[in-house]
Amino acid sequence: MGYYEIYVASARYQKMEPLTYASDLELAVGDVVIVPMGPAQVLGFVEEKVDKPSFKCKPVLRTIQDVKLPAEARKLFAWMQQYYPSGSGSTVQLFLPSSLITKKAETLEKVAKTTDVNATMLQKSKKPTEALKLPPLTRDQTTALDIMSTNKTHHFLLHGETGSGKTRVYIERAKAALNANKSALILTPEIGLTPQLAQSFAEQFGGKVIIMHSNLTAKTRREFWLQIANGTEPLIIIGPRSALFSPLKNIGLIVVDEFHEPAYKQEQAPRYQTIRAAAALASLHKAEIIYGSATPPVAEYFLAEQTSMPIIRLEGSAKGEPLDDAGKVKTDVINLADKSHFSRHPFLSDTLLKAIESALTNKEQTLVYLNRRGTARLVLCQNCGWQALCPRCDLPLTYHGDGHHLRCHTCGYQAEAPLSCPVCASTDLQYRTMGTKALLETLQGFFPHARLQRFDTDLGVADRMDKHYKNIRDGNVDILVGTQMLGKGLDLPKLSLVGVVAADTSLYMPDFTASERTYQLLHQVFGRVGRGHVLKSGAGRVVIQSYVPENPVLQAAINKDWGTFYLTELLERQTFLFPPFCYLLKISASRKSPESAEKAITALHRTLQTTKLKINLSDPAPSFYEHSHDMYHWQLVLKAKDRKELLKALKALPPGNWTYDLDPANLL
DNA sequence: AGCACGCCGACT
DNA sequence: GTCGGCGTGCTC
Repeated sequence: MGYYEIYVASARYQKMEPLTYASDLELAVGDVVIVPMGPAQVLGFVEEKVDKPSFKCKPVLRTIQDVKLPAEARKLFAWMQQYYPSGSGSTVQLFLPSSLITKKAETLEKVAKTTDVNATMLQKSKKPTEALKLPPLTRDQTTALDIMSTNKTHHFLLHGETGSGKTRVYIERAKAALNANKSALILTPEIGLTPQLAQSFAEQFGGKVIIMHSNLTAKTRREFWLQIANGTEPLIIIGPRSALFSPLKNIGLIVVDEFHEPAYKQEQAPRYQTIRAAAALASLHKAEIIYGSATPPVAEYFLAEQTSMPIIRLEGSAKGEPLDDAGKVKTDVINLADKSHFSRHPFLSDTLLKAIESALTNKEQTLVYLNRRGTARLVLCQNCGWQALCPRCDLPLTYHGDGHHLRCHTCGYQAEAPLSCPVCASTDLQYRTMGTKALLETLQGFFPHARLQRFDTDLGVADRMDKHYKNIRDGNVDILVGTQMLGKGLDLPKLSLVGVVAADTSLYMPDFTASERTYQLLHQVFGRVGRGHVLKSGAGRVVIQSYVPENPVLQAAINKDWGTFYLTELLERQTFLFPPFCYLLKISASRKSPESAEKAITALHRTLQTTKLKINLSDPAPSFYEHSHDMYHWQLVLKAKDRKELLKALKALPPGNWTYDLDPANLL
């Protein structure tokens, strides 16, 4: 009888250390097994053979035959454990998909049938022999590829517009990896929204491509996993962040496309950031890594500059013409505080309504962009646009009706809510941003004959998205109404008008990333019109409504002046101490009652105050979403120049039911 | 998931 | 003091 330390794949298992099981069969490091844990049977992998322990062990039930978790994947697991500490059970789940468990015992035959797998996954794509001929490289692409193939470093930031030809650069680098007999891992935020990327790769590489997405059946998922684990030929894997944890052995290239996308942050334990984990994996494999985006995150761009990472700009479109043909897109900014622009509706300006009318007349499409997250309880002067801000963080304060006070949920600052505007003395203060839900019906009321289609995250699943996309592209929808996801890489030839109902809702989110997110979203939304399609009306048009039309973030987005936005935002982050000038750790307590959540976080606050850590500790504050999932949430925010101090803080946490996020994507 | 433990409020 | 409910911790 042998004893083995095994890391189990179960979110229920919260400790860092492996569990010990007994086995009659001799097991090897990396073997994938099924073991009992409490009432359940879970997957696990063998970490180490050990001596018989003093406690009683349960037996290993069986092994998943003929596969191992490769050494590189186990190294990535170890890296994850120390960089994003979390219960090991949830981290193991990333590496061992539950689809590996089948009722029937494994057979060799199944594992060997990999050619069939290729057939099913590439139903529609062309075989490599009839691969589409690629157009000649643009000058920018040639320059980029020259730098990548000759530079001593192996990481690159590819800063280029949608349509500027980033995909082609990825394809050429993937070819180079294949030529070196290595695999390529292409990460995309949400594969359903970027079918073009997957399609381009499939056309070029045919049967070598494995496309992963959330709608795969358990069977296909399992077959892919086994194929990757057992494969000897290099592969090209295209997938979301979870594809990082595939059992790939010999990686030559990792691409993180649209690396600013929030989908790259996993919001459940182990709450990792794909950019960091991908960099760690690339380093383990000595692989090249490319981060691509038109709107790189400020913190990442700064880091790239600091580490002399080559930053490669792709300026023109892939077809050669300049992308920024300002004459093609007419932009109006409407001041929401100026009531003379709103004679027909309080939130739909005369300009926007007129523009929709003319788009309908021309049989062109309109996209009306709402931001559903705009439910912040802010204090906003309806007369002059003044807003209550935190003096310490420069972020909007949120209003708490019970007690009529204002609070910064990032640092805990509190103040009395004003009864009149301190700037213009108007008593016309609004304690909530505009309701957006009714806007769809309102629009239908204004345009009874138009075909409206609502788009939101409920519809966001890839399969349904595809169906709707075709419908929209074919021109069966006149007015599209939706949220964030409408900004994604959709190419809509008949779209001539984009209306942003309230640019401020995302700008005024009480979070340090609000400006950046606003810039990114507006940039994407503006990119929907004037993409070089010939429109009957001759020009694309954008109408933006805002309480602060002169806001530098809005102005930079309108002028596509990323450089100015970057410098302004970087200075703001430096002044109020946010990344990249510090590391963040958010610790929260979720309880059944607000009182017990506050009590728990206050107790934690006191404990952390007694430590000698070099951290900046916020006051206890309710989380922005203080009541969700039938729980109440309070939080603390820790800032540190040295990330190690935050890791120490995590180690020093007293026992208790905490959730925490190291390097959080936001502090909401 | 499902059971054990312990904290706290309500009652004798 | 003691009972019991509920929130929280644990699973080799």
